[in-house]
Amino acid sequence: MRADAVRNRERIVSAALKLSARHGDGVSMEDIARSAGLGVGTLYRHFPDRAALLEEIAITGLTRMLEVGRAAAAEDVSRWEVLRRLMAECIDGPLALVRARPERGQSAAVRALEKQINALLSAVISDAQKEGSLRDDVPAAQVRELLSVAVCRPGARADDYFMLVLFDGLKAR
Amino acid sequence: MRADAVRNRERIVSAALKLSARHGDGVSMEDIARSAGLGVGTLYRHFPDRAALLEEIAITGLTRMLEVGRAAAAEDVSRWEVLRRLMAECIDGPLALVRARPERGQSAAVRALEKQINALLSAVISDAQKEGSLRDDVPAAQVRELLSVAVCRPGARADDYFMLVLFDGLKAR
Amino acid sequence: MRADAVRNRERIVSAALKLSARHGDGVSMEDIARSAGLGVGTLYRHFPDRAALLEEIAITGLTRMLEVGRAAAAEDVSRWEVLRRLMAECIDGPLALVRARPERGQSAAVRALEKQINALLSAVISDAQKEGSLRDDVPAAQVRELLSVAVCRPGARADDYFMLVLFDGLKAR
Amino acid sequence: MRADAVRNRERIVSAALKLSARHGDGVSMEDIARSAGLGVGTLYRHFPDRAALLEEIAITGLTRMLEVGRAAAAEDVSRWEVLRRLMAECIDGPLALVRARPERGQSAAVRALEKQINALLSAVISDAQKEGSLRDDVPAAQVRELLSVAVCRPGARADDYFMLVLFDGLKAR
DNA sequence: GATGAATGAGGGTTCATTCAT
DNA sequence: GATGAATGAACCCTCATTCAT
Repeated sequence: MRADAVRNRERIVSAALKLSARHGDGVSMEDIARSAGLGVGTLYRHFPDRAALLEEIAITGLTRMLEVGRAAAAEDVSRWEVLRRLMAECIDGPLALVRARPERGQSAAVRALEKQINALLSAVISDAQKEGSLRDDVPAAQVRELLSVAVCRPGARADDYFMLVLFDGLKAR
Repeated sequence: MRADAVRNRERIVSAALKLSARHGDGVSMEDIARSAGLGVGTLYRHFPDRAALLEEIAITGLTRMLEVGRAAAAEDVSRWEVLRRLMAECIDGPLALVRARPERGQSAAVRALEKQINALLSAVISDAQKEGSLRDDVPAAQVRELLSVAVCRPGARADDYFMLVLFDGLKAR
Repeated sequence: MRADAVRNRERIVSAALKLSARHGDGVSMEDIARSAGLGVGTLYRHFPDRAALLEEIAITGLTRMLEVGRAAAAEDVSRWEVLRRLMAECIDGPLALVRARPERGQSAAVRALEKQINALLSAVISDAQKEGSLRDDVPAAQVRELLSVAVCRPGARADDYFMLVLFDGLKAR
Repeated sequence: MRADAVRNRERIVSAALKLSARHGDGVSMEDIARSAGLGVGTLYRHFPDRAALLEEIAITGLTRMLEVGRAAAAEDVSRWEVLRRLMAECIDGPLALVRARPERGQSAAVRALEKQINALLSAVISDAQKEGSLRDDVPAAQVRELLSVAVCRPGARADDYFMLVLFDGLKAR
């Protein structure tokens, strides 16, 4: 792949991220192209259609999340600590990209990534319950959903009051 | 206003609520009109444009919320209890209507309602902190935001695990 | 249906006929609309998409052809004469509309009409062969194809030299 | 011209012929280039634009037709026979290439070739009428047009029923 | 000279809004 | 006042053509 093509692809993804973060998923291809300093045709050379571009954004963010999550899970600390770091790093990192994206009817690739992320999270959660740090009167799946909300709310930051209150509420008594 | 005009207006709002709840904000004016059993022209006689109709929905929901909130606040129970009831009743009641609606660039009317709701909530929150039931290391404004997230997440229910954990996290130690 | 809507529908069909006759099937919806003195939206109110409009043209022409054909076949003259009249009337009449239209992938309605026309023609042809006026060393299906070419060539007229030579070639010896 | 340039040019023409025969005139430049195993850029080095490439195809076919026609006309047989051979060889040969190609707005080169072909044909036709084999109640120009239709219809073959009937119709009484 | 990435006008289609009936 | 037909700007996408690599 040619150097300029690579650069343009990155510009497109980055413009799409910025605009869809700012104005929602309804951004027009025209606008994305203009914001990337390119013609529409170039967008379509890199992504067969609108859905493919949106998917790319999701995949980029989710892949990065999975890496961050696995790195956190591999550390030699309590599972409670893993959960905190994982949330913190995702919020400030890759999730900034995909936050609040509607998850409907997405591709197999995206669904597969989400499955892996869910599996990882479920493991950490139930281990944390076993070690006695995380309250166990809330099913693991519910904890996952709840963290997902925490992490996806607009303007989320790892050290804001929401996270403070939530983690206090999650501590085992 | 003639009786049939009133009835038509209600039909429109109710159709708009139903459709936008089911299919998101992207519903077409045509569809709303058809679902209300009217022509588009009639719809436009009642609402000058799409934004006005969407605003009406928001106003309907928010007004109802304010009423519910004031009723709860007037009861003779602890402020902690007021907070719980208020959340519960809003979630299962009027908020079902406006949940997750994009809040951008809204009208003065909507902003005024939100201001009143915020004022009410702020009062209840700081009273609850004074009575010693609500933790006071979180600023009232932050508690408000946090409750707002709790209440607006898709699929929220008053008695789900999210609310359980959140209120546990909010209790004063 | 409102009077003006009917008039506009006719304008559209007539503009589409004129333009697609002149410039081939590639005419743009925009051009058709402009030529009809209407906006594109109006086209789409009357015909769900391009294919539907093109189909309408075909159906209009073919239906008319079938009527003409049946009228000719019902007359009390030799089958040879029927064949001549049928060709003549179609060429100067409805076929002027659909001439040279590509017949690929068309709708069930169009295919049904074509089937009926073919059936009618096949009957007349084989009867003409039985009565001894039409040469019978050419299979009926071939005669049909050959008449179809004769009739669809651009600029065809019922009394031109092509028809003269062709019918002389078709006479039984 | 370098050897590889010649080879590339031929590849392009041949790919264009194959694709436009198979999928009609709507083939994209990209597809032609790919089918020729070249980049679009190379295609545009050889032909300034789409029209030039299409013209090349026409010229290739018409030139070949003229050669075939002249060869037939030079043979020492009756002019009737010449006419038959000429048609037969063109149909099964070069005309397969240009059949049904839209003849509008074509270049001087193409028009010149068509003129020469017409002249040749006119001569053969009027000679055949003089020798008494071809009916002479049809003007030469009309015979030419009629043969042109015969020869250009889609799916034409030199020995099909259409040709049989047509030549029977053209015989002098 | 070859390549294929970039361009942007143009085509089909939708839908908020206006206006004749 | 109600209706729904008409409008046209805006959207997604394609493809002939140009130009940097």
